[in-house]
Amino acid sequence: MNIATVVVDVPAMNTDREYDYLIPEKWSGMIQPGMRVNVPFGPRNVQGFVTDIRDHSDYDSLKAIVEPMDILPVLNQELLLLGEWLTEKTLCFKIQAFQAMLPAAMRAKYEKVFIPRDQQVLEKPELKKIFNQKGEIPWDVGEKLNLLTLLKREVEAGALELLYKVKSKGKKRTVKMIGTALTKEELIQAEKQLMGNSTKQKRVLQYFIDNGPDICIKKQLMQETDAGDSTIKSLLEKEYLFERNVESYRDPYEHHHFEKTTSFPLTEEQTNAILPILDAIEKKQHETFLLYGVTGSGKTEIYLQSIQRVLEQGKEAIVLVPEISLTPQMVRRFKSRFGNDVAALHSGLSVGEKYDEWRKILRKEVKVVVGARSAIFAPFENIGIIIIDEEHETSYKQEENPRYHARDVAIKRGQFYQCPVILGSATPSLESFARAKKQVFSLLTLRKRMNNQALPSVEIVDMREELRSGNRSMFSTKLFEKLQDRIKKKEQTVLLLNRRGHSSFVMCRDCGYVVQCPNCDISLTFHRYSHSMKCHYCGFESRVPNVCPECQSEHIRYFGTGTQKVEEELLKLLPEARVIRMDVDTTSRKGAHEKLLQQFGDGKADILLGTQMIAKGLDFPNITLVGVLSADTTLHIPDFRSSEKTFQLLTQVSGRAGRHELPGEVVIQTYTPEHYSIELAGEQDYDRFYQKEMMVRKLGGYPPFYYVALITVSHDEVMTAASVTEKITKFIRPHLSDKAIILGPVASPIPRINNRYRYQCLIKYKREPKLNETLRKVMEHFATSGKKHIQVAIDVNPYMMM
DNA sequence: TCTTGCCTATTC
DNA sequence: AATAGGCAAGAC
Repeated sequence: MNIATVVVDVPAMNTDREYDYLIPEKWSGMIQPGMRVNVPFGPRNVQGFVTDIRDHSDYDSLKAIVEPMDILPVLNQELLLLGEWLTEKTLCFKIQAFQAMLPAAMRAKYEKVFIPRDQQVLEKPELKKIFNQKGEIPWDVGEKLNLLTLLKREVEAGALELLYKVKSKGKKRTVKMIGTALTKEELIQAEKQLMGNSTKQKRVLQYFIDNGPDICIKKQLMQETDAGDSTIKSLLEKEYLFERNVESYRDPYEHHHFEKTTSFPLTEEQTNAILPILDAIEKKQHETFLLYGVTGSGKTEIYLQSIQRVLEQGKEAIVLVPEISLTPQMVRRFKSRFGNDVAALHSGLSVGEKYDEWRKILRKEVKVVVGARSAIFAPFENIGIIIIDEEHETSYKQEENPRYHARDVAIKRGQFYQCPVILGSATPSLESFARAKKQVFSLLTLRKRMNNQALPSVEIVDMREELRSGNRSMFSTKLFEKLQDRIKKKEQTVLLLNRRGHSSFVMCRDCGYVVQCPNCDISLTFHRYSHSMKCHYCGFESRVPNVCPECQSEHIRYFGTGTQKVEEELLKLLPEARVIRMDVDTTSRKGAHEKLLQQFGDGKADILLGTQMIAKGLDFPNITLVGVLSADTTLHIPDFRSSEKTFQLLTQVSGRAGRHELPGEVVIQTYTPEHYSIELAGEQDYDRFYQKEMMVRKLGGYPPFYYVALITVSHDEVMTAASVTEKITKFIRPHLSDKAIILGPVASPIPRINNRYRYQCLIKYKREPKLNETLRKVMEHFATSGKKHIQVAIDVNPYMMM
């Protein structure tokens, strides 16, 4: 058993397999599957994952592992298996699947440096200046100074050596602790022996005499005894005290205080819903539940009490929340109920903080994880429940490799641990609801709000009418009147600016010219903050032109309604209103999001104005009005899910109003009031929306009636991109049944990104056992062989059709 | 004859 | 992904 199979950190088609390595004597028995190792690969060293330990290899000139990068496995047996499954299902590389399961801090960093072979090189005049303090020359320094040929020659001459370093980015933070090994009596003795003028040292020793020999944090000790660094140092030298580095965690919730809460009594509906879940927990049975409950129906309390039961069994729980930094209220609820048993993993944390939270999970110091998408890979080994809140959210689908959906991973893990999976939503995805109707999932329904408060009344305002009657502002008469009314009554309003897919662009008023990105076929987005235009796909940036490049007109300016513009108009029309604006600009700073919400919750503003990010999770008693400024912007993006997304967004945001004693009202402004997704969102009628949308999907041949796989090919030249896509289409056809529909090749909705032309091919199918195998072959064939620079991206069950 | 660029195979 | 080796076209 001295051979390890290793998946190396080289994401490419031809290296997507296991390589065998010898385990050096000194680490035999210590190296285990799931550990990261540093291995030689070709001429360099890379990071790799040990997948298995064997006693024999078919390959006879094995290299040895350089060193292990972990003391204990970072992936357990189940996660290794899960990685294999991910690789197969999402058609990614093995290494990508493993990387996705770990925090970013654990991705290896590579460094190349030239080191001297002998001391004489250090004196060479042409090199002398560029050696750094460590006596090394980093590769990129050599590159910058154009000295690579010279340096390489020195390597060949044997004067220098090129060293490949593999570094783990994750740094554990430590604190210095001070303690004493002496007994109380010995300490008193020691104190007497000190010189009379060493008052500070005496005080420190006195501290230990008073508080016992306990170890304490150096910083605190210094503060409490008013001692300096040198005082402690001399005591250490006299060996009265000892110093030790102890690993510490960065605690993102350090300054928060969580009021302990206990279970609330459940309503009858909630009790009916929780019983089947508790039953599955009790029976240790896997079952997927779809918890369909209107906004404010108390889904969270069901989650909390289910988790409670799981914890009583000594098991662990994973809770997924969409982009958790957006719902600090949610984390607070879990921390309040389960205290220090909770780890939170979300995008608001720094890389280091995420790493710390993750290590708490690995060491079983917590029992509950609340996190965004990637938290589904939490390295627990005894999972008792997995909960996905707002299961319809598209952020659960990863848009890079591995292109997984957290829902699928959750069910896979739930099967492994024989535990229930709960998908909660007020507006379930059509896929999930259809599965519930077919009894693949068990449907649990909450129709009433917790306090029996009625759902808010919704009014839809036709903005075309407003325009006809001469109102050219962005607020309809109705919305404006209600806004004034709320301010008078000191109640709060939430205003949603729906602007996904409709960001501000720069257009000439005279000739209609819109400024496009030179590298991509998409218009540039206007950024007021820097007064520049940016491309969201390739990063291109340029100044706003003063005259139109087409017709030289000076009437060129930005269009599209941004939150700033709405804010300006609000302040003009309602100068007494206090407005909090939430968008990318105001929430980019760490913790800004939470702070703004806190301010709003404390009643420091009358109006909360924002984009999509305010639609979820807000729960403030004083909100009695919700206004949607333009409901239909999401409707016009080329995506078969656009109606569903519009309906969900409108329903979610409407649910923010009147959650407590005060009744709520909602005003939805739109240019297409007759569209069913807007009309039915107005009636808060999910069931009718479901039926209507299912008809549309059936006619169009879209999910949940068909599965979809999307192949996107890109290349520098249009012709190559088109012809390769054509070839792929022809290649796939004979491998699939007659029932599969292959659409394409067609140009992608964004035909060019970063000067690469994009063509795509869409496969619709119901049951194709050989599909994944065929798609693998496509990758092997077309992504590598000969034709360079061809990129083939395959997305099974895509959420972004662009 | 010696460089350069480009393609291909290889990496345990 | 990164490299070495092979080959052919250009530089002197």
